[in-house]
Amino acid sequence: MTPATSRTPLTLDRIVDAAIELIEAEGPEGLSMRRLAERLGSSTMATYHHVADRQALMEAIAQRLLAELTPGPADGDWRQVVVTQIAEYLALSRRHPATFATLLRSRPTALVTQVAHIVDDLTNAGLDETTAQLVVRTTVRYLMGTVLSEGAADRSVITQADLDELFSFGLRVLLAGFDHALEDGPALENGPALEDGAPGATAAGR
Amino acid sequence: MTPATSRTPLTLDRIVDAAIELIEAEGPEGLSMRRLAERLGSSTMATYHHVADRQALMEAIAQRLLAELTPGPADGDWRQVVVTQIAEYLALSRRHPATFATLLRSRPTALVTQVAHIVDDLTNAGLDETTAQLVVRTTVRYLMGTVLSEGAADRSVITQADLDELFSFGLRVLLAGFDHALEDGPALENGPALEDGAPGATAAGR
DNA sequence: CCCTGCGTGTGTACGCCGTACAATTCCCCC
DNA sequence: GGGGGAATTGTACGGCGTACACACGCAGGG
Repeated sequence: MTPATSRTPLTLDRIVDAAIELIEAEGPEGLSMRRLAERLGSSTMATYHHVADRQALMEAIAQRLLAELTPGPADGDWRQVVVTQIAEYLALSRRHPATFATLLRSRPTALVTQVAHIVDDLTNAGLDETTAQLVVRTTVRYLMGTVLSEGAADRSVITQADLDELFSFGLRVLLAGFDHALEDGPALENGPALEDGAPGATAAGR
Repeated sequence: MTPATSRTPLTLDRIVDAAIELIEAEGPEGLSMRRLAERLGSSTMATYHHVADRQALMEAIAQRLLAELTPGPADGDWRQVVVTQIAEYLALSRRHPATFATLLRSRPTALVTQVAHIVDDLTNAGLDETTAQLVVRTTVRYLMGTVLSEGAADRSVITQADLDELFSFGLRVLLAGFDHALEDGPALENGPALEDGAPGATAAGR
């Protein structure tokens, strides 16, 4: 009889699955190459035939999570895009809180590249490139802080309803603030394009 | 002759100094109890007579950094408090970027407690408790995202001036958004007080 | 004066970690 | 059936945090 160990072959998918489960079950510290292999029923080094090293594993996890995102609406105005996209990311972070927070801390390039696509959505919705950059980066900063805060929140002292209310308050503030700041139009005319992620990320195709 | 090693006795201050230098010089990964002791010219375990463990060291580092903060103005309106305080934290994070980002990632309780004091400043400036909580938490989320973003920014592709402009844009957006959201007054009447940090943090005295 | 106790520093050791390397096993295709 | 490449394994190395037993030096009481 074939031993159960080799019944299901080791696969990048299985590895990433197990890694996410591990992180969600035991926190970021709970993920080690050894414990991961143990959970998979294989030897530690077997994993290394499917991922180069720990960092590559984290990148694979990032891509798995980001694949869950549904692209923004092609129509509608830019406000709608901002709202649906930030909600999309927040929902993702709530489906896999520990994993998402871990990725945020190690900031794999995949995450930054993904966010750049929203800039395209906003320019398609009518914003000029510079304004779209400002709006997206500001929104992402709020989102990052929200995810980190929610990950650290003590649920015995704050309810999910409070978190929701706090988030939507901040979102309303941002949207109202954007409207106000954008009315002043010319004040936003800063020369060079803003770049702080992967080079050329905004030019990358969807 | 007394060996140079024991010339200057080991001290929590010296340990924290060396730890911050190490983090700034080599990044968060560069700080280990062994390398720290090596830099201090003492044995690894000597540190443990001044600090319980690694986590306690991180807390001590947090307190050292937070001690650099100057308290907010007692006068002025709440907008002024928000602006000066967020600028204070951002300036701190720029003086010790790697250290501050490291603390943000491990979120020692000291940081959360410190932020709670700003709520007091805002209530002193005339905001009711609930509104002050919303404003502070939203602002802190933006600040956290900013610090994380700036820490990850590739300076070869984005200038400091761009970072400054982006930050101040976001700050203007927040302030305008707060004004807008607060005009609607009654919309903010949510029942339970918001708490997501240390229990009773908002009641802690300055 | 000694000696004794305690605060400080040291050396060694244990069990984790990531991963390099070589040996082994498995499976597919000829 | 046999050959070969891919998959898997075992062992080993250096680094980590830290528990524990010991060594040293100096203060205060006999």
